[in-house]
Amino acid sequence: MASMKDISEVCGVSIATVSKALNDHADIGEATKKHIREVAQQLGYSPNAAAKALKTRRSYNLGILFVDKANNGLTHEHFSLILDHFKRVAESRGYDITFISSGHESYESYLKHATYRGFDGVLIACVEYTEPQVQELAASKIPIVSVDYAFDGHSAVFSNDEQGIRDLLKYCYDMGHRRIAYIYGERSSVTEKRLGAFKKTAAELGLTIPDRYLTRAEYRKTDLSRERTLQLLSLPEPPTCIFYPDDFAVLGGIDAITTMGLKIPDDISVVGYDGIRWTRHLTPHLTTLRQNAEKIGEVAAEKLIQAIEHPKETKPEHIVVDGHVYIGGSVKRI
Amino acid sequence: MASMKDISEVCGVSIATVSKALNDHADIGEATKKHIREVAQQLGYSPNAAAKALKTRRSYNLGILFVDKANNGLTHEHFSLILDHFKRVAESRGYDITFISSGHESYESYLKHATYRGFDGVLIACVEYTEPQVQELAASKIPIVSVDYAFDGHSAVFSNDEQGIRDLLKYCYDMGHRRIAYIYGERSSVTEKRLGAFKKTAAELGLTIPDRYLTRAEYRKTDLSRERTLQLLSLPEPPTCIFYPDDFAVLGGIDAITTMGLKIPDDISVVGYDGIRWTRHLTPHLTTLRQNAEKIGEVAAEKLIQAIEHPKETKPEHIVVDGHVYIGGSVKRI
DNA sequence: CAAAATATAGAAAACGATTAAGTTAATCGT
DNA sequence: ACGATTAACTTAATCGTTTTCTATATTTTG
Repeated sequence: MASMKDISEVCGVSIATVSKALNDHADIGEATKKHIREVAQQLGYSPNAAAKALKTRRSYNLGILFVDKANNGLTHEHFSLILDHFKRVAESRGYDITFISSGHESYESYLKHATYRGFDGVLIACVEYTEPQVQELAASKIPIVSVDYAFDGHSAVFSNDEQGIRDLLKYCYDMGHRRIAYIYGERSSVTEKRLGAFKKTAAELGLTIPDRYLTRAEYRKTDLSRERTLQLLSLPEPPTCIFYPDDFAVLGGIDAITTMGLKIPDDISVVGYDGIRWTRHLTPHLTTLRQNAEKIGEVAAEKLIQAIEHPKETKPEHIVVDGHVYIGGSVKRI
Repeated sequence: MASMKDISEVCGVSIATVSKALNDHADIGEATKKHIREVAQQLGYSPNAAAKALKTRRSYNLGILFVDKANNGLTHEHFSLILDHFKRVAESRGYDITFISSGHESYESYLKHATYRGFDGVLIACVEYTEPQVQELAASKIPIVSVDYAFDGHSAVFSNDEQGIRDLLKYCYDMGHRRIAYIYGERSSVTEKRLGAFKKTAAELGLTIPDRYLTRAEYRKTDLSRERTLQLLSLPEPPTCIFYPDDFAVLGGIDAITTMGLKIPDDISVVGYDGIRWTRHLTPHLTTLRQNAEKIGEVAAEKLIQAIEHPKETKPEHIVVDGHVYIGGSVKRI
């Protein structure tokens, strides 16, 4: 409620002096500063972000573009972990976080929304990266960092899908598995990478993966993965180990497997992807690739803030964050 | 980039006229409005939220206070669902959402942060409600809606814990269970309510619950619930059915139960609380109280916006949102 | 047809902060 | 002791909008 004007009147100085005192400029006397700060405290002065942003053209607010079709929204554990750690770093550097949306009459596009709010930078994660609106946003002058997708001229943070799939596959190979199936997720750049890495690593290991072992399901859905599992297990030569799109999709597989009267890992081994927390409480614990979501979020925030605060010295980078194989008990040694 | 000034110059009208035209005021001619809108479109005009907020004292931005000690943060599925639906309603009404934090030098308190950003209203959920900082925020003049806790003079949305526990207990009773234990969560107003409802309903049903059947563990943690389960099952007269603090804590129980070589639900029945999505993919599906988190979030947003836009006609309300028993297969009929 | 009503637009003062440039008075060097 | 430096403030413009009055032109009314 109280403004700098109020303080200036009480102190008998100009508004400029108050501003400079509170911002600790060098050309205000120590005694005056002290007095002004005391009065500010006493009046319960609070700066006004709108006025400050208007004048300085810095909002100290970061936009988050974070929408997925499946409406998992904030419920998506992997992305909410990324977001959570992004938020922590941002807050520690004095930035707030606001969600970007579109569709409401006021904002006909993400970019409009972002410029309206004057975000200093934007994090893009978990969206259809090729959507025109997203591309438009990425093509603007706003500093941007994205996750798992690279936009021209902007930094991006990736989880190391190649390494993840490779390590997982090697692990299963080392456990003695030779007939390994991969139920992958719906088409996307991430899926491409994982599938490519799977094939490449299989070739390196001298495994021949029949086409029928590679089949598509969906991320975070159990219906299709259940069905695919049934199909795989009724093949004349069924796999001994099945990879799933993610931890969530594994649940569909588990369901199919138990319905068939089979046991994990004795009859069939399964591995997930992401390393969502609750998988460690399943019995047996799910063997999965634990993505370092925390680090991804942190690095994204650091890179974004760097791009905002030092635009000159900052060149777009692609940072790859490794995950690691979480060894549960869902893969049997054979 | 382009401002109203730019438009006014191109159109040869005053800035005031541009403002009024874009806001569709009645005292501007249709032809002029049309022209101004076209030029605005053409120049890629975007309004400036800071300037608007400064002048109108309305930010169209809602603060979210959402912190929990356990650092689950956004990862907490139940609360992230609430938040997600709160967000949807807010966005559909033209409001953005920004997280409130404190601790950074710039904001010594939640209230300071909120007044700094000029939030039109604040949602308080999933925090230590009795913390001085939270109380200070709630005592301010800012419109507030809270979840699962009532602040003086503000509306609050509750999930119906009494009804939830009662329905769950009745269900188990109907399934033939008489020796029912309740592992409840750490002390909090929510826990009090649930425990109270448990005892009350038990009394109504004529059940006598021995003290040893009521034991404390923690929400969202599996260690203590595992331990408590072991203790309960090694009693001379063990329960036939165990209630857990929440779905997550059930996992600890499941672990303990399987380690002891027992089977769910044949040897022991278990019920959770919350109705988190993945519990429906466990085998057997977890019987649990499905909270209507979506509705809680939506109602919270509606009430908050109502309090903001019609402060006069709005009286603080307490809205109770019912959940329902999700019947999985973890409770056996005996 | 004069007066009153209406329609349309502009001028100017905010909102609360920042900051470049200017002012005054005390201090300094030689 | 005199101009130059420096310390400590103030002035005033500005950021992009909104909004209350005014002002003028056009219609309507009696």
